[in-house]
Amino acid sequence: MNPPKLARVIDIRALKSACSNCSLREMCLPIGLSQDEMDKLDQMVYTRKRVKRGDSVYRSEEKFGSLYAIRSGFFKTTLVMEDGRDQVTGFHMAGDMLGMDGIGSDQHSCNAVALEDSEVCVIPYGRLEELSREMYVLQQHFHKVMSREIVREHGVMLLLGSMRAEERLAAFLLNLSQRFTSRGYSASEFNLRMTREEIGSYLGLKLETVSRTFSKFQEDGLIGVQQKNIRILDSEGLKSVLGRDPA
Amino acid sequence: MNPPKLARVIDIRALKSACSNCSLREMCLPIGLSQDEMDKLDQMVYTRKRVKRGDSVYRSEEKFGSLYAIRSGFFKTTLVMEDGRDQVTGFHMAGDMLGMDGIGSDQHSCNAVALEDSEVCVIPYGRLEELSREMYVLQQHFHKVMSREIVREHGVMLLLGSMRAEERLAAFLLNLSQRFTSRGYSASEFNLRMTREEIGSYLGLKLETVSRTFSKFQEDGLIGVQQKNIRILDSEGLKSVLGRDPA
DNA sequence: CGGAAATGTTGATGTGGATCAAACCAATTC
DNA sequence: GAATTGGTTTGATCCACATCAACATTTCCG
Repeated sequence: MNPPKLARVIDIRALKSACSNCSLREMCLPIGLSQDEMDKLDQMVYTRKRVKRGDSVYRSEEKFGSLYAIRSGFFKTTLVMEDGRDQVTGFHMAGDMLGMDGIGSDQHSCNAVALEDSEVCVIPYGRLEELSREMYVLQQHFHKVMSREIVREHGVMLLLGSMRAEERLAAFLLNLSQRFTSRGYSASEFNLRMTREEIGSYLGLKLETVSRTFSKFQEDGLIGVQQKNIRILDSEGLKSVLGRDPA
Repeated sequence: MNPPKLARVIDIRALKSACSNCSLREMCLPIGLSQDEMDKLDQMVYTRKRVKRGDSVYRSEEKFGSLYAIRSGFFKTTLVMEDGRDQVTGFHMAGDMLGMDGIGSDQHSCNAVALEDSEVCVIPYGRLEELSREMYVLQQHFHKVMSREIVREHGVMLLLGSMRAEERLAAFLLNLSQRFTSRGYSASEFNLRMTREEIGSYLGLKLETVSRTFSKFQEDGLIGVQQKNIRILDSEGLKSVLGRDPA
């Protein structure tokens, strides 16, 4: 018999699956929860799901049932038009929430595709509703998450509607950098998980334009580009691209 | 003494201000409420506010406190960049909800400006939170409203990111027509409340392009345009502009 | 009412980014 | 390690929409 060893195994599994011990807690969950509340929340997420690169968590038209908190990995969400054109509507990383598009019509309205092997926490929507009726902080947090998604999309509209190619790409890089930073990664060096074409789709540009603009930024000493590896060499310079005259 | 007259006066006021008697009820509120629930809701909205053409319900950076249900009139929401460029992020009409952008950061992130003399119902956000913890249908409804706003913005991203000028304007007109229809107005004739410039801003086009494209649609017999008055003559034709080859 | 300011239309011309095309490069696969 | 594949870069050319400009129409307001 070897009870200590067995106990240890169980501990590790509990540790692994509990929201209360998740390193992304402060992204997904409200802060300042009591132990009691935390316990309840741990029950909310009872499934995790691995999603391989290229696979999707959900697809447009599919029945909506759950939200998905990204535990690890990287996703894009896309809309597809009848004629095949498609539009990337967002890039999503650990701590982000996917699936809120489905609530309004009870079916999803976009595809959520993994750009690398990823893992999501499945949050049954009915359960979330229930708990957020009981827990004020959860309700509040969830509303904030949805609201921020609305604001994020406002920003994209501004970008698509009013900015020139260089501005769009600069804004894109700064936004990525900021999001990596807030997750504890380097602000100045990261790997893109998406192709030039996907960036282009998101920014309303063609992939050639994205590529050319990367090269231009490189020539100007703003960034270093080597395929998917990006180093931000002059973030102030990048910021000043925003709102600069076409010069 | 004249009690009947007095009673009548009170009745009219109650009638006027109650959600339960509002003709837009089915847009703002969940359906299938009990009398008891309806009574509670009537207490939620205890202020209305007139907003004159050109005035705003709230402005960017302002502290967030309430949502606003449009009772009558027409609004635009806009973002302004430091350099003055501004982007219209939406047009909003009776039954629509304004202000959800403010929840996430506790301050508004856009301006909501009346395009004609309008009236909004002020919904104190704290009260909405409270009530939606008590009433499942209200919670559900509110979440749907937010989710639909996210989906609407997805649609705008598709439009801005992947469509050509004619497609954008056709989509815009069809969307307006559909929204007027669902409010009981004519699908085929309506007055634009916004300028060509505002349409252009929303669609990521210059006002001249909007004007030219209107003229083109008119030549093609798709619509009749007379300043702000629009008649849709061939809605199928308009639909077929979407996703058609640049031809 | 009348004159000024907004708003809208239309034409002529310019240009940023799209399109077309050809290499190039890195990662698999056999 | 040659061949294939998916992605990226770069050049040459084109075009949809922007810009500039002149004028028409409507709205505003003293």
